[in-house]
Amino acid sequence: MPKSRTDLTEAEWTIIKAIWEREPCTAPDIQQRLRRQTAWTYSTVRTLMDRMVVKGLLAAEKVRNLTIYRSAVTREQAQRGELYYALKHAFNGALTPMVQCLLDTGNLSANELAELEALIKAKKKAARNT
Amino acid sequence: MPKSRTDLTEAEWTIIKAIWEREPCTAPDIQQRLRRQTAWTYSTVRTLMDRMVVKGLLAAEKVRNLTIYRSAVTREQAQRGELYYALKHAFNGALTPMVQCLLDTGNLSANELAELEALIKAKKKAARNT
DNA sequence: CGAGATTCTTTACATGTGTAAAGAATCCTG
DNA sequence: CAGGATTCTTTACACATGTAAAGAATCTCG
Repeated sequence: MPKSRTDLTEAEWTIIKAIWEREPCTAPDIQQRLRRQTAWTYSTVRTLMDRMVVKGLLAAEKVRNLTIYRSAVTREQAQRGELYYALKHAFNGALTPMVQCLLDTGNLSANELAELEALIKAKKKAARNT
Repeated sequence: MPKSRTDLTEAEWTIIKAIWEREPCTAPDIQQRLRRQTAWTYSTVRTLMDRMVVKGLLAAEKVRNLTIYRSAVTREQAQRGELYYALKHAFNGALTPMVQCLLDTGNLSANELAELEALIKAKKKAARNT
């Protein structure tokens, strides 16, 4: 069960994705890794990360003069949060229209469609055994 | 094809949904309609709406001392925007995992599942005739 | 026409978000 | 130990967002 309203800004997504890739880590560390993508300075990255700690998105721990960070929400939680947001606001909580929009939007390959079909089949089976 | 990055904040969603329900309309009008939901004052509603005009989310037209508003993006465009945001940030653009998360998240009824299946079937057929 | 009602305009302020400079602290290595 | 390298802390600033008060303009009805 998801617990909390996990809502990330664009910058926060960038940061936390880098962290998920390899954690724990430090701020200079993340700054390095994002250098290409974002050109953010250390200060920027650090500020973002500290704010994310306050929000409970990251956890920080101090070791000597190093601050070690790790994620405090899983990718799944964050994804769910984003999805809920869209679901709630854009679709008034209605799942089917949301999936419909998704289907209309993306250019799905036959493969992907098959995959989705399989997902639904699986879900149906799971539901039956409840 | 969708045109622009249409991204609405929470307050903006509230406003535009009210507008879609009945437009064109005025700011006092919307304020009235939202009174129950939000308790926003006229000033608040008006400010929000004017900012939305600047962003191109609404269109305003002046008639005497009345300002008439109407939506400048369709519900579909806005929905797509929201979905893209989630898709891009939370799922790195990968549709299938997104749908998967959706399925895991919502408590879909058998009916809804069937509906989704039908959607996909339709989509497959459409794809075939392309 | 005049006065209450309606609507608009201007201005404001707190908090959030993106971005970062400057200087302080600490570390490591010769 | 000293000095360059690394990391941290403090402070800042512009723009976005949520929220609204106060006063000006306009309208409408008796």
